[in-house]
Amino acid sequence: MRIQSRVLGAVEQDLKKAGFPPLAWYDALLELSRAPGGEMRPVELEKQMLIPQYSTSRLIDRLVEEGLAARRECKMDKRGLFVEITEAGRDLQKRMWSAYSAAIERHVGSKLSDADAAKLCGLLDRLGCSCDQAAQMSPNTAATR
Amino acid sequence: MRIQSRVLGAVEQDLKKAGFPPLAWYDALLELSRAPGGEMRPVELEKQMLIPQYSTSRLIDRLVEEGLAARRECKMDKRGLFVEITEAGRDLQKRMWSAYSAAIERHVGSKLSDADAAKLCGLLDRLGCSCDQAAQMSPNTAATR
DNA sequence: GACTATTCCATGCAGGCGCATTTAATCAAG
DNA sequence: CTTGATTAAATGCGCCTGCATGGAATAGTC
Repeated sequence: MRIQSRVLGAVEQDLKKAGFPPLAWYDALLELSRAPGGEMRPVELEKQMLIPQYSTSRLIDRLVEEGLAARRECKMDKRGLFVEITEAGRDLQKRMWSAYSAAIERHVGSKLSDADAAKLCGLLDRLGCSCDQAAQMSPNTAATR
Repeated sequence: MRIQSRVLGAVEQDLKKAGFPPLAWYDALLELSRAPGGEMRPVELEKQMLIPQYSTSRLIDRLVEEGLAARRECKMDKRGLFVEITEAGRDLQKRMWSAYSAAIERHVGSKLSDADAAKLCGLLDRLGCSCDQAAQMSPNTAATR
């Protein structure tokens, strides 16, 4: 817990000092930029990022507010919508990656050999294994399933 | 990051379902209960728990509000004060431990042998090593040193 | 076709955090 | 003793989160 908090904090600080928004924005922009057509449903995004539903909704709010993404109507299912990344969004994602990758290298890569990193992954994966799947999702969604 | 979030989330959920307050309260109560006389200065608590200064101040607020701790005057240094754990505080700490230890065993202990746990610790420690010390502290404190 | 259940997304509210600043006491010089 | 710097703790403000709920569209049932 201690180490995770330190490393994540350090990386976020690096990004902030470089004048970039929080990591969550990067994660979302990356997912969107990889999606076919640069657009996806909020539900998809939610599943990819493992964050609760309302959190997705508000993250999209902020991205739209900054002109990094746009909400588009979904004709197949009028409850839903599409989120589409804009050019500005793609651009920011790329620029953030340079700072982000440097931070990762600085705070993680440079401290562990590839073999050690693999060992670490292996050990951590065992912890995640049978963690009941509902627990890390939206409590909302989890409760109703 | 993913695993840490899951495991911590699962443990916190277990505590919450058992009707207990957040983990941070337990950490604070444990520190206090171990301190000589059951009391310590906020600054000490801050260092032990690796959380920022204002966060300590507010955590103490909540503990006091619930009657788990009390603020006592500090005669040597009138800027400061002592936080003293109450009987109710000691009691809660003990009751929480039963739920907390069970959660740890369930989500961590049962999934890793002692040897594996030791390996994991070793690998993680290397990540925390030369992480610049100021970064994980209060930005306030960090900036002025 | 009417009714209920379910899914998708948004939002009001309360609480917590980070940041900056404030207040008050101590320390360090001259 | 006075002045300025430093340290301890608290707090106002804005943002983010979690929880619960709301409204709108769809799917399933008889």
